[in-house]
Amino acid sequence: MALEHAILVSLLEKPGSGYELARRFERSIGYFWTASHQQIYRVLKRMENDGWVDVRDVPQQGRPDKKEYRVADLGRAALSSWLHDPIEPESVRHDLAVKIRGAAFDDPTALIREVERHRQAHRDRLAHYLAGEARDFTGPEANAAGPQAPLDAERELQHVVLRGGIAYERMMIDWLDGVLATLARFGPAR
Amino acid sequence: MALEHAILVSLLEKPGSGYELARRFERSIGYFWTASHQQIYRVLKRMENDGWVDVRDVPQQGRPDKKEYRVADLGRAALSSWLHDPIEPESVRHDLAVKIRGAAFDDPTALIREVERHRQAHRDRLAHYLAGEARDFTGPEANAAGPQAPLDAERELQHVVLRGGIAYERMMIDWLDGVLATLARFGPAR
DNA sequence: TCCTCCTATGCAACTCGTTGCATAGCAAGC
DNA sequence: GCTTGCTATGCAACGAGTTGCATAGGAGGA
Repeated sequence: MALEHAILVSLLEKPGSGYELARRFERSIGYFWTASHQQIYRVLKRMENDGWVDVRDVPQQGRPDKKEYRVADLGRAALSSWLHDPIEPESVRHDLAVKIRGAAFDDPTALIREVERHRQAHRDRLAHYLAGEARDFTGPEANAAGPQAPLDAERELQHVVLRGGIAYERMMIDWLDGVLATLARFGPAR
Repeated sequence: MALEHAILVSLLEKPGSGYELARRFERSIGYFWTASHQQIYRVLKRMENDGWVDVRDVPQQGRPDKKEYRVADLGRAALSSWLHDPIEPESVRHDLAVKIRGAAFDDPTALIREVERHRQAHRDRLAHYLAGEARDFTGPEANAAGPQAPLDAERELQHVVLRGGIAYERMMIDWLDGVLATLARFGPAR
């Protein structure tokens, strides 16, 4: 289980409310770990009970009050211990691959639209990642501090993770191109 | 939910027992969908109750009897209906990426061994995939039927899915190389 | 003979994740 | 005045997945 740890990392990068966390999980953190707001609230409550995070009520004007969470010492220790614990390479769950193999027992060409849809989703995500990279890491403003600026571990590590996302999306787009080429070959034959 | 559908695909490719399915899920099917034997037995029972699969007791000598499952008409229909249902691009759960971003708040160099371990696991899996590809798809025996052989949808689709696995492992190895290069830069500084 | 390993099937308890629903304040537009 | 939409929090029920344990026959080695 790692949702707790993903939340700890996100709160260390910047304290925030459950709602804000839920939106981050639709964006940056969500690129490699997804979670719904219901799940986040439930886990936050448990983390609060365990003393991993501290809460502070923040009154707001023009919108409902919020509870701002920040990582407590116990939470930092829990994260550190998890970081030093080896984990198994993650298990894969790839619906689309099941569908592709299953298409052999149905009409393969019926999958073409579905695969195209997925390819477009990966293209969109790739464009989104590349825009984020240009904005935060390789753009003119991102380098304002100059090449002599000290290494910032947090930024460097965020960037290398983002590059992983970019490589993943590119790989998927290429692969789905190959899948479409294969599916197309079955079309005329039927 | 797709475990049921992954089982249907596997049983269509070849009927078998729960035990055999569990071993397939450690091999070919398991490359893109994992499941434990407990889960497989439970789901098989439900699929049997729903009439998706038929069972046949097969006495064996020198080992315990087994129950051989094969897909029934209802199961084939269920698979077909699922294939025509659009699914959302799958949500990602990538522990290692969480760890890498979390390392900014701990000792980044402590992650080096962990990342190396994962890289090795991906190298192993890549070697395994490539061996399987040579054996089943690009080796001399695989082409025994000659280039004029009719297109076999099942084989072609299995191959394109395997190529996806190969591309994924190559991408991961390259990315982890990049992660290690980044982590190494923090070493001497501390 | 005992121990371990492999085939083969399964239950029970628990945690994790999803889906559906509920509440409540405020803003903006029709 | 009404509806829609955004912020903000949460419960309840269910389904999916993991972990631990149990059973049982036979093979092979110490």
